[in-house]
Amino acid sequence: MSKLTDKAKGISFDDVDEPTPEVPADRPRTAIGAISASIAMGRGVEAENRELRAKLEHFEDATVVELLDPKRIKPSRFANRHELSFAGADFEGLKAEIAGTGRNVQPIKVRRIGQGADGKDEFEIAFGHRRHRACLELGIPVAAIIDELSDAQLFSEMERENRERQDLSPWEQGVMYKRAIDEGLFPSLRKLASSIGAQVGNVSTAVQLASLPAEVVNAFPSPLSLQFRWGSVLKAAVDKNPDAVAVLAAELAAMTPKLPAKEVLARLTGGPAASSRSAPTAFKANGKVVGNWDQDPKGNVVVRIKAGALPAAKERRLREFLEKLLE
DNA sequence: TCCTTACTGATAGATGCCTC
DNA sequence: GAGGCATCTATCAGTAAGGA
Repeated sequence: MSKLTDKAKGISFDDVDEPTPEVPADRPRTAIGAISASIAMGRGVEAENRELRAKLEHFEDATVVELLDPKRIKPSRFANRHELSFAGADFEGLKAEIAGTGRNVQPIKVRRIGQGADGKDEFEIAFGHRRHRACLELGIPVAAIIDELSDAQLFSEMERENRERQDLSPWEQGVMYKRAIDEGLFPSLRKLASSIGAQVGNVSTAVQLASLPAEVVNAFPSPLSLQFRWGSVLKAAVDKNPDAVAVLAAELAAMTPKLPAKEVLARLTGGPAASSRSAPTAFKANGKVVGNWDQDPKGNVVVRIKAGALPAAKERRLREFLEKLLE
């Protein structure tokens, strides 16, 4: 059955691919019939138009992914990624994944910021800095969604995407929040928190972490190792004695290799250093290890003696000795 | 009144210890 | 060595207190 005849009869178009018979059985045989068929065909075209319009409406809000030259895309000025986020096994894994598939499967989001000297469009990243950097280093086009975004929208998109991935360090979050406040994107932490759907207390803590003096941050092996709850204790230490902390931080920053993050925290805040705890000391009897002497995190001395190594009589003598010793 | 900070409790994940 | 359990740690949500 032909498409034309179908439309003339106003019935389903499902079989449009069916081969057209050479002589349609229901072709109009009179002028009146031909006119009627023509009117009916018109209605069929209208129906088709309606259908196409409906399909277009369906795609109206859909996002279109384009392949862009990564060199024409710039990092966001609110970019929160520390340079160390673009190094290491995780980033190499991402690069390998993108290289394997030939493109970034999950597109990045950008906004158009103008045109370069050559008249070609240039873009700013809303989110997907690591995917962009990977494509840039691999020399392949980056799949991107282009959207028209205001500064606040760009910031919110970037923040939301990062938070959903939960791979942004507390310090990086703090830097991002602080920059948004400093740039005047949001009038207050409260407004920022409500805009991105975060708790104001948590935003405040992150900003506190990012507001630490640079020398304090540099004392750590990496800013990424800073933890949320360290912000308040480090700030208290800096407020209490800024000069002494700055000098100490500079000394710690100059160490190679740098001390572990927890050790740096302990040194800067005057807390108990992790490394100050002694390693367990083994007890030997007749050349065999029969127990050890240790210290728990609270500083309690713990003496362990293997079962069977201390007969009841000797255990009693040991208790008496310790009681006398500690009097 | 609004904003920031500090504190508390809940939850999830990590780690260590014990038993088999 | 594996599995179960307890403890510790980090984060987040909610809220109260203090300051401008």
